Amino acid sequence: MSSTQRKRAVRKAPGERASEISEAARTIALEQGLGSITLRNVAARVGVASGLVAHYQPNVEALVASTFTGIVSAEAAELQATLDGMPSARGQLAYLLDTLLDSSRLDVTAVWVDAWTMGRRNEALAVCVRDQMDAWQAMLQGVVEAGIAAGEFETSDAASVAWQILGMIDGLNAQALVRWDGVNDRGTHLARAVEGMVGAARGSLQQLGSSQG
Amino acid sequence: MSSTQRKRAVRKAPGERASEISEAARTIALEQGLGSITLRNVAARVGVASGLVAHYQPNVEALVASTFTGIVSAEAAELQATLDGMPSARGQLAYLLDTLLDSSRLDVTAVWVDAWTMGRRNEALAVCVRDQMDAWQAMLQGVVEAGIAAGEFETSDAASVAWQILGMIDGLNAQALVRWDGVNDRGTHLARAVEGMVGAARGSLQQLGSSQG
DNA sequence: AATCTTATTGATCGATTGATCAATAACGGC
DNA sequence: GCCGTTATTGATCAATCGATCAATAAGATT
Repeated sequence: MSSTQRKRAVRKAPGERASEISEAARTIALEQGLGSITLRNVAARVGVASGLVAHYQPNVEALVASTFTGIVSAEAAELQATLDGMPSARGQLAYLLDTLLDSSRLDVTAVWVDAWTMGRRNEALAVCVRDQMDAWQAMLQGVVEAGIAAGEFETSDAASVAWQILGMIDGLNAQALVRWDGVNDRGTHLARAVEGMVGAARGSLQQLGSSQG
Repeated sequence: MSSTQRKRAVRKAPGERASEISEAARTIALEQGLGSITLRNVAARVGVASGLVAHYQPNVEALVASTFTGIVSAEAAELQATLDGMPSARGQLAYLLDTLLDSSRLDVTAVWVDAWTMGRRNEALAVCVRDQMDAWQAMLQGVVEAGIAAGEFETSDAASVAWQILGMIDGLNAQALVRWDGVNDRGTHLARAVEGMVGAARGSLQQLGSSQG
């Protein structure tokens, strides 16, 4: 009787409600894409009137932009924390490639692709996309430079190589978004490609103990 | 006075009008993205009432799908024709990489990215995207296999390598869509990556006479 | 010249969107 | 217990979208 009936939502502290809205937007983005972030969608998920979402956000564009940044930067921070605990640059790079190609990351890839498209009409989002790309490139560049310093890699332009690796990962993931079959040993082929770029020996980036189909 | 006034459009043969509509949709897609293909946008470009566009198309989704296929397949056909005139697989692959990374192709890349996003909600488009990806992969696989047969390349899985190269190109181009600066010698780095994958000697895919910044 | 076919119009409908705002009610301070 | 702040509501507006269809008129056929 009252299951679909909507009562007045309990009054909460602004900070808490703002968090709920951010989290709802995040969930929607991962499940249905950034384009499904609407005032009504987010409000329904929180169990609140649409006007309240607008009350906590300057506009929808900003909510989309901050949601994108939240998803992508959190993943970067988590990955960086893992890399920090690894000794060799070779191991870091191998782990990085293996992790970023994992199929469980398809939802994040979809967010990236959405962001590329929507960024053309949402300037605030476009700025966030560029920032996050820079952050990811910086993380990769750090690994490459560490490898050069350790004598594991050999490249004249670590920055460009980092950009290339990032682009390759994005492309392969976007491809998997539409067509996940047909490609065997994604990790192996990518590892060989990166080996060629960083001047590492063939097979030196091959993850040994990881699962590979 | 009468510049913005809309007179009744001259009556044309169905085939001719259909072509005009297709071409208008194509232009809009390249200039503003697949998402800007609307009944009213296309109609305005042709100089015709919106209802006429609907009259020539089952629905907008189909127009978007066919426009995507038209743009992408035409480019593939043109590239294939050029490749057919080249003797060595090494030269074909080098030319292919160089051509597909050209910045003048940004508009086509934007169409691809749009298609990946919209394909999640437009099943007809999703089918076309998969078809075109298959076609491009087949073209690349042909080059790789020719190189293997000629003893220029060495790979156990030409199909997978073709997928990987395609994904890399897409990713690098999508990246350039948002951030075109910061990367030096895109062609050089990609060439090295591909050399690593196909087992070609370092520098053997380097385009000699081409322009590189 | 009369008639038929159909290319073309544009008003119209229902959905969906972001945004706005007066009204309401819950909570904290006094 | 009273009052003021403000979290919350939901109706509302203007845009934009795809789709539909009766009305119109241009060209072909006879």
